[in-house]
Amino acid sequence: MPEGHSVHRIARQFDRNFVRKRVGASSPQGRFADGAALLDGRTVTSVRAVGKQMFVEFDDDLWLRVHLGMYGAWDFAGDVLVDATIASANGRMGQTNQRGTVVDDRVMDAAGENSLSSIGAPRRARVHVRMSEQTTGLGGDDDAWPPPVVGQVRLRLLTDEVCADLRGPTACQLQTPDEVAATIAKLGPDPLVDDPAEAEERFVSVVRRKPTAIGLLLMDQSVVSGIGNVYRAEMLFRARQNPHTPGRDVPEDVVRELWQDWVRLLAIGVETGQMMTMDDLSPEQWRAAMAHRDDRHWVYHRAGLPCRVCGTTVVVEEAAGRKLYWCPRCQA
DNA sequence: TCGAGATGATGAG
DNA sequence: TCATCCTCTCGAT
Repeated sequence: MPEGHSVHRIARQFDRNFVRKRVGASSPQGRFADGAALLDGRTVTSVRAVGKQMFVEFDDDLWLRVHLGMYGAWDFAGDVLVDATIASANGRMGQTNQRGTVVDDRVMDAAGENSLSSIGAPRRARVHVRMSEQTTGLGGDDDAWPPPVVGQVRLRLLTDEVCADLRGPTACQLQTPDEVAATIAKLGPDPLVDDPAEAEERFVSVVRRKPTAIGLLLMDQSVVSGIGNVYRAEMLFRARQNPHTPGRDVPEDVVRELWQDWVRLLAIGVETGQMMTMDDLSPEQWRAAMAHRDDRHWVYHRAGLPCRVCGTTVVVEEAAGRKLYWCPRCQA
């Protein structure tokens, strides 16, 4: 279920915890046994995220491509080095290189009871694993290392300190550098990867050529990378744009506005780990939004509820097999 | 205990 | 357009 922001955050986690480390690789579930055997004992040399895909480079030009799809998630456990921006976004930890934990994409109190860190599809922390002495003082004989395997783990990557478990990905495969390049070449621009000005022009020119509805184009990863169903609905509402308008009929300034909004929302998403799409929330509203997933959005997941702006009932319809939420009045 | 549903993508027809 | 794959959570029973 993760959209682009999650994948960039996962890449950061990998960058901090796995790059330049020799890893043990296994496939407890068995479905990636051959691939894991090839990765086992190699050193991670780099990580990059493009849209919803993540590429991990190992020595000898071997790459791992992972796409989480709707259900996939990475669970980090152990003595996890947390990105400073991830930590400070939550306000509980502020130093760089701090070790702590992330649960359901939120930084938990370092002395929290669970040290499972999950980014991707929402997950509840399920197991207790080793925690570092400096964060808990609880390190003892009870802490199993490596952590026990729970559920269907496609791929486990393990260093002396950190364990990353991959579950339910749509894609998990090894690639050559040429294959990685070919995969990336098929993807539309990603604001965090491509040159900003060029990326905007590329997006605008593609959208304004297409007869396809703008609501579908935003979900097309060859048009723009990283947008999923939540951001799609929210961006169209923020632009007061009817999702059914063909791309070529959407005024150029609106198309540019959509791109610039995506740049903003992606940056917020990567920093906070939340798909926060409502501007100017009061501290009280912010807390409510954090507590209740459905309070975070203008229209997403609000079918049958009154539009926050005009009071008209928000509608939901199927568009290319996905649910599309929008306000028929604001987005007329 | 069961089944629906979920922030995706792909391949066949 | 439809079926299929992937895994887990939550609400209904």
